[in-house]
Amino acid sequence: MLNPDTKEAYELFHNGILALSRAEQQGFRVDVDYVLSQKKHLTRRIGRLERKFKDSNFYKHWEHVMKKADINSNQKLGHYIYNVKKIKPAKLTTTGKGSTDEEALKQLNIPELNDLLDIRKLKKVRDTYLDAFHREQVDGYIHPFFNLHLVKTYRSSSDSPNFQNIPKRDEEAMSLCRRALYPRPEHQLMEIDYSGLEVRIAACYHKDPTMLKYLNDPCSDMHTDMAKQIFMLDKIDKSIAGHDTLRQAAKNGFVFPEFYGDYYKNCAENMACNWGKLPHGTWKKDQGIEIDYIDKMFKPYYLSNHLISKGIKSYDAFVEHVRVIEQDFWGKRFKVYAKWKDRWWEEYKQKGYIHTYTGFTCSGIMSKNDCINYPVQGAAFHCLLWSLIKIDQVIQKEHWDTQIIGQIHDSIILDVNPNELKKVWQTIHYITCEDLPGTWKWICVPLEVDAEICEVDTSWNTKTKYKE
DNA sequence: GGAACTCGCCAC
DNA sequence: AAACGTGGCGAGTTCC
Repeated sequence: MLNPDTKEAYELFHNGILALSRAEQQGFRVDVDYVLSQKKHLTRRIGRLERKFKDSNFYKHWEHVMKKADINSNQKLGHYIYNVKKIKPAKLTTTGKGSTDEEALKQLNIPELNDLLDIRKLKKVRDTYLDAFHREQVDGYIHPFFNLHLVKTYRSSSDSPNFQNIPKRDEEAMSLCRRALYPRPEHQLMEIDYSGLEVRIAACYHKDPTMLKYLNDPCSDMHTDMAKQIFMLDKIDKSIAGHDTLRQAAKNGFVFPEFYGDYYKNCAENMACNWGKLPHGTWKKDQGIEIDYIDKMFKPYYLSNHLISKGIKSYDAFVEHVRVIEQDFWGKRFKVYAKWKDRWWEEYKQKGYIHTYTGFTCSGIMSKNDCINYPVQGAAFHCLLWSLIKIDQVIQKEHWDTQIIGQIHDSIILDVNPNELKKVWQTIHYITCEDLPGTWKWICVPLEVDAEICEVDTSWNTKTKYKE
């Protein structure tokens, strides 16, 4: 089912897997002593938390009513909460049972369950990441595999261990895991990522003029514009305390989900929950992001107060507000993009397959969302893969000491010799932002990369922005 | 005792 | 009318 359709596509994957195999061979250095001692430390912490949880009234009731309680079984927990105690689940799983994930448990407002969530988080770090680093390391290096034959969008995957899902957002989990990973002695880790790659590649397909304008004008920013509209603010700049949070809220709560095919009800619910800090379906004053204008600096001023003052007086009113914004988003702002989505879907329904710009075919049973997402996701990754191959060729040809050690869909991770840093950056910047768009003529938007770097001999949890 | 499943959760 | 895309992996559970 996974087949390259053209010679170019075949060669991309052929050369890609060879370049990736060199990254696999190189490997990522692991501090085994740290891993072993941190695992022990986490086990003690988890033990303390488990004793505390088992001492709680919630657990004692659970044990009493069910005769046996099991701290590790979400299934038993769900059965006790939803079937025995008859609490109405805030959320269901795909098979229709009451969910026991973090979001669902938080809705229950049972403080003892927060300990359970802490236990889960620490176990994830210990059992998924640190355990795998220890299990998979050979002479102090892990050698994650990168596959090109498993993903239906023609992206890559990684395993043994998976290099592509090491914690990053949660500060504590990030630090606990990434403190285990080092460059070779006297080297430094560097990560170079394409910014907004999927959005840019999508634009190459639909060529929406509004989107092209956003991408060509460095002063404009669609996420800030959407934040203004969603949160009903005249401006979002440094005068508003939460300006970056508001932008993030619009980006992750509305813009990206909409691009992936989500719709206004989910977006509104998630935004109220995540950024309004409100339980599902509720709406009240003094909640959410502090937006704190300068003229009100002595009194915290919250997002929900602001929206209420603008006439959004209930949860339902907020949902309706987001519905209207969605209508404007696809009907006016990005209407050419919307038309492309319809055309693309019609084409699939007629032919039974679609092509990526990079010469691959997506066929089989696909939903409308699949049709729209697959060619974007695949071609975006292929930009990264093409760049990685080119960089690897230079490394081989010029006998650099610097090596590629991995790839995460739109970024490349290198183990850099400090003496080569400048040429590494210049070469990669040229290949990614000039050579690639010069070679693949369908790329009709500018491409940009950002870089982050760690000091020499420091672990992967200490990245800072790289400046030339 | 292993295969296949569900669920939760990490990344892009 | 329908309603978030792609993976890997650990633990628990069920089935054979």
